[in-house]
Amino acid sequence: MLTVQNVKGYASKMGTGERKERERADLRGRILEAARAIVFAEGASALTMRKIAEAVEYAPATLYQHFENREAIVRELCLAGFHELLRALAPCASYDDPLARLEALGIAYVRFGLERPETYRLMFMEDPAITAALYGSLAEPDDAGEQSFNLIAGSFETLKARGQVAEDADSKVLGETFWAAVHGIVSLKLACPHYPETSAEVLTASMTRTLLHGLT
Amino acid sequence: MLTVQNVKGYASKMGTGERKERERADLRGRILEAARAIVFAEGASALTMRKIAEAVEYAPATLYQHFENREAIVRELCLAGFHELLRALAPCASYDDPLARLEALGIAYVRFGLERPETYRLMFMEDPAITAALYGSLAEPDDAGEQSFNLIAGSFETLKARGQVAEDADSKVLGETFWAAVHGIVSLKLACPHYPETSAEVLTASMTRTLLHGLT
DNA sequence: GTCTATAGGCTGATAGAC
DNA sequence: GTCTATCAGCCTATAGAC
Repeated sequence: MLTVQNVKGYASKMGTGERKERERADLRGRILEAARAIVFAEGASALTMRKIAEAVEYAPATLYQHFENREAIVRELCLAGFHELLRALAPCASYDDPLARLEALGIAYVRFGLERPETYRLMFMEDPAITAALYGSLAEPDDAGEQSFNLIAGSFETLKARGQVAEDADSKVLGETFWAAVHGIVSLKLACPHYPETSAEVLTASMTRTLLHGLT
Repeated sequence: MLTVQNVKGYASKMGTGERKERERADLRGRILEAARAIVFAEGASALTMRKIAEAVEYAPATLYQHFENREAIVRELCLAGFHELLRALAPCASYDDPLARLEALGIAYVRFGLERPETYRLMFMEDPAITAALYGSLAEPDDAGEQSFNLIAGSFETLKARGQVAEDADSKVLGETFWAAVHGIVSLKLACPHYPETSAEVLTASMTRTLLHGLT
């Protein structure tokens, strides 16, 4: 990894260069944090460069020194969201029983979506262009989204290995079915105020139990 | 129902009044049709009063004679969407077997969503305020949304009556679970370009069969 | 690096002439 | 009823001074 000093070719005053780089990274971080707060509080459509600039107490033009444009900021927020999702789901891996693990994954997934509604919207309910750019740009070696999905699909794989589900079942199809099911609960709850009268908790229990019972 | 003539109190020239009313309703209909076309082609966020006005070849200000504001137009489109949904689902009622009926309902639902992506977004994936206003204003006697849901919940009711599902099961909870499941498929497909690699058809089959098998 | 200032758009909605 | 003209506001992004 190249540092600023290496690139610029004058490594004599290392300390100063490092401080400047740190300050630069710091502002970048603060911009992202402010953006996250705005999205959380007012929704993705309310995220404007002006508002972010006001929050970090810099002029709007300064933001363009740290991010190419507004979309680049949204992309980073989305990426961070996938890491948060993975963190929310990871503890479920401790369940040995794949059925119990899947039930826990469903509960954790729905909770994540309802606790961070605007982040969730950004990741899974907004303009396709956002996630398209995300998946297009990075060929993602550490893709948190894929790892999250693998927690689910892997559980189905285990079920298969234990003979608790038909041998010719496709774990990916089952995983995507499960994902779509819990996503349906979250997205209905986020987008429609009264519609599903049943609480998210009851719906999730009903969904995971029925689906999982249907498999075995 | 009062007519324009009655209200204004000069019913002597009935013919003229009726013609004017017809023309008025006609423009109103053309505004809605143009709005629908724009939403279909460019998405809900691209729906602006100026664009609608241009499409119907009237000045933007004229639209305000027929609709209170932009939101009122969106609300009507949404309402029409629910009627379309009901039309898409209604043929499934002809299946006598409730399991076959539910499977058909799932397929029809997903197809509706994928065939009218922008209408679907408007109805189920956009600002909660839209559907809130919809459900808030009309205490809906002929609510197409409710009728659509009843096709699903009613099938679970039939299942129960035939003893094919636990007697203490709640048809409303089961119906909402089923709805959330198929909604999950549609909304993932509409919002995420690559994500569910499995086709909507296969996902729908996997979802409905697993869910329904889990019940019986 | 950060600023001010601004270009060049877009938006919903309304006043007042005809 | 329909128009023109416009208000009042928002937006992204950039040029150029410091």
